[in-house]
Amino acid sequence: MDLTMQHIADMLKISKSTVSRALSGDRRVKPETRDKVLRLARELNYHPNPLASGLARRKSNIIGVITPFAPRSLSDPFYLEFVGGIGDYAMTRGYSLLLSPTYGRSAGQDAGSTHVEMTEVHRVDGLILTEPRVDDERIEYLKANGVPFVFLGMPPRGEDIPWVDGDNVGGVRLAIDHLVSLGHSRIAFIAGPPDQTAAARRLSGYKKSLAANGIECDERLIFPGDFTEAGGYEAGRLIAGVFRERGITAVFASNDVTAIGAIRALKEAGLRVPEDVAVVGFDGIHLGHYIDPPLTTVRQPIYEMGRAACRLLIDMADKEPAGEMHVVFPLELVVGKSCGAHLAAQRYG
Amino acid sequence: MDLTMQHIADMLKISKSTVSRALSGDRRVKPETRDKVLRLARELNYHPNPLASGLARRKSNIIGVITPFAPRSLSDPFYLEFVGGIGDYAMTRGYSLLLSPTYGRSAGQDAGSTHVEMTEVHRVDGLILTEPRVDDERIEYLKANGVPFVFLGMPPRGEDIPWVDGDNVGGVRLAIDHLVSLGHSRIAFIAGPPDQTAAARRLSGYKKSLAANGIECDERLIFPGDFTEAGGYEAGRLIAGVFRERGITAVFASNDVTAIGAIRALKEAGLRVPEDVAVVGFDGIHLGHYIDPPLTTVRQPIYEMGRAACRLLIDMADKEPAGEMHVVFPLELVVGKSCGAHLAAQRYG
DNA sequence: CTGAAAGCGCTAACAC
DNA sequence: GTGTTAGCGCTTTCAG
Repeated sequence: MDLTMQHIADMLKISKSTVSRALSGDRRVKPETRDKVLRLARELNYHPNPLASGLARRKSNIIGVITPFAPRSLSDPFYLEFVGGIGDYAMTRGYSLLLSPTYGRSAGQDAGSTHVEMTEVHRVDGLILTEPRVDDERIEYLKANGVPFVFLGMPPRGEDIPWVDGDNVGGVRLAIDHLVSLGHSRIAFIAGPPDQTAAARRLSGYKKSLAANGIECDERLIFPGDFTEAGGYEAGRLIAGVFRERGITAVFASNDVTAIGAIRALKEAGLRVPEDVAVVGFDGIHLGHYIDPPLTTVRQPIYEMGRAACRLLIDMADKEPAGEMHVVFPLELVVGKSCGAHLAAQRYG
Repeated sequence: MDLTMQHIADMLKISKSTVSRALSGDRRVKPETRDKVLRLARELNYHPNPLASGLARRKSNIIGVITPFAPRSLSDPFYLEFVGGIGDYAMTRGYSLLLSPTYGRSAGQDAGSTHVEMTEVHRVDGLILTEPRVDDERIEYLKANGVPFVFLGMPPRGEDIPWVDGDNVGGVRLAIDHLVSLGHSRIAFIAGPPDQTAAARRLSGYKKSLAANGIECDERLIFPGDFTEAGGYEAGRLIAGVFRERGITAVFASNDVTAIGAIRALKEAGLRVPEDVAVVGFDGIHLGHYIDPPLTTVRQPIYEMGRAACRLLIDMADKEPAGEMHVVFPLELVVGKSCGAHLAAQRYG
């Protein structure tokens, strides 16, 4: 544990600097000496002290990840998978992860300031942020302080801001087209929090998809939600209440946990899913497979999105030649049973 | 960002050392100067550089958390909640978290050596380990290297090893007693991986509970599992196959994801849960509420266990007066619908 | 109670 | 190519 670079240098009768260079892959060192150093280091199982190196280079090799506070937090499986992707990739580039606290603070208290704490006290080399808000003040702060950052989700006016995102509009289109192809035209929509760009974009995808299918949008079929199970349950109850009156035959929920809550409410109200009402979600979390009926949803490649966000960020932090600043992932319809496609197949098959 | 201790010292016309002492709460500094320093630091929003401080103190203020590789990994909601508890507590004591990669490596490759990497390259100040194995070689290594560590789950010969755990035997007892009180006596058991101590202990709890209820243990009612949903599904199929022949009326699964898999298989085989067969799980993960029927289970206070493990570890790392080395959490039966208690209540109520 | 000085282990000019 | 020399920003003896 207290083997230092100096020891390696002494044993090889060369200077510390050369060892440092060899270890960091500096092109200037003679291949011969480089090999000697590498061999000895490996033999002695030597690893440079990241604190010392960080201090000298003004770099912590830590990246911060800010997930939402309550109500939606790390307990949404979506973020779990996302963070997994980030962490795995970070590790391969020699970075480690600092996560924001999850349950510890409540929504109001101190929220908003996590990014400040991470940059000022923990000195992270970069930040991955989620849920860009319509007027996200964090962007100003980070830009002003020169902290590299990447968003999960395209922020408003996001041209000069790096982000990764799923193709929300296209994804919703897949879902709506599918429902239409099953004969539905009275499709309710459960929205997400209106100040979140992903929610806004899914709503706009809904409207566009209806239009593309020649269906008129009935605003009374749009119900509020907040991306949580509880919110979905609430919306489900509302929908159950006006189900007949408004002629609803299908529900599209803006994310999977919302869909799960809605299904629970619909079933409690005595409606059968999918026989009486079809339901489709969005995200493709694992949990969707286990519920009854298994959820039909639009799958986002969440793990890959985490990797991509992390790659973008580390490229910026390491000042690698910048590639594209934005990555859009194509989405995919996953047909379970909640949409009733299997019933239709039976009938026609 | 490049405000240093020296600046504070200069502004106050005192020495760097005094500032350092004041900030770290050294008793020797005069309350007056201490207040001056604290006030100025707060006003300037100064935070000591953790890298520099770590370098000088030979301390990273990072703790490592090692969760299992595939098949059971961070995607088990159990670990998510556990890590949340650790992280939140760590933050309050000024530590941050380094997580082990989740999907990146497969089970065999490089497994086992994460603890080495974390101590030798990342220089963590301590480690939280999960799933102690019956002959856990990691213990030797960590002891030999003087790295503080805490286990989630009581390791074999765990007297001198710090750990936190749920009361596995007592927890299983709650479940079995409950099933017996509902009239069951032919209760199948789906085990966990035999080399994991938690699995072993739950099995022994099963046997003891049967004995305590005067029921003879039929080894043919014990089915293998591996703490995963897939393993539970497999076991569920086996059980469905011999259901009548062996007179099974209830199933106890060694954890919740196993129970969820088993329920899926039982339903597919045309059995009704809980009417034909009651099912009880173990852990109390959130997911259990959402499945159909909602799972009856033994709840472990997972988040609290994470906090406790972290507290133990940081006390060791900071050389605080050692309190108890072992924390056992009482467990609690959560009655959902998968055990059929609501049906019994209806009948008798 | 406070200050001076010597590191902690590594990196990065700057020489040669 | 390699060595020398200063630091990076903080902690911690050791004096006083």
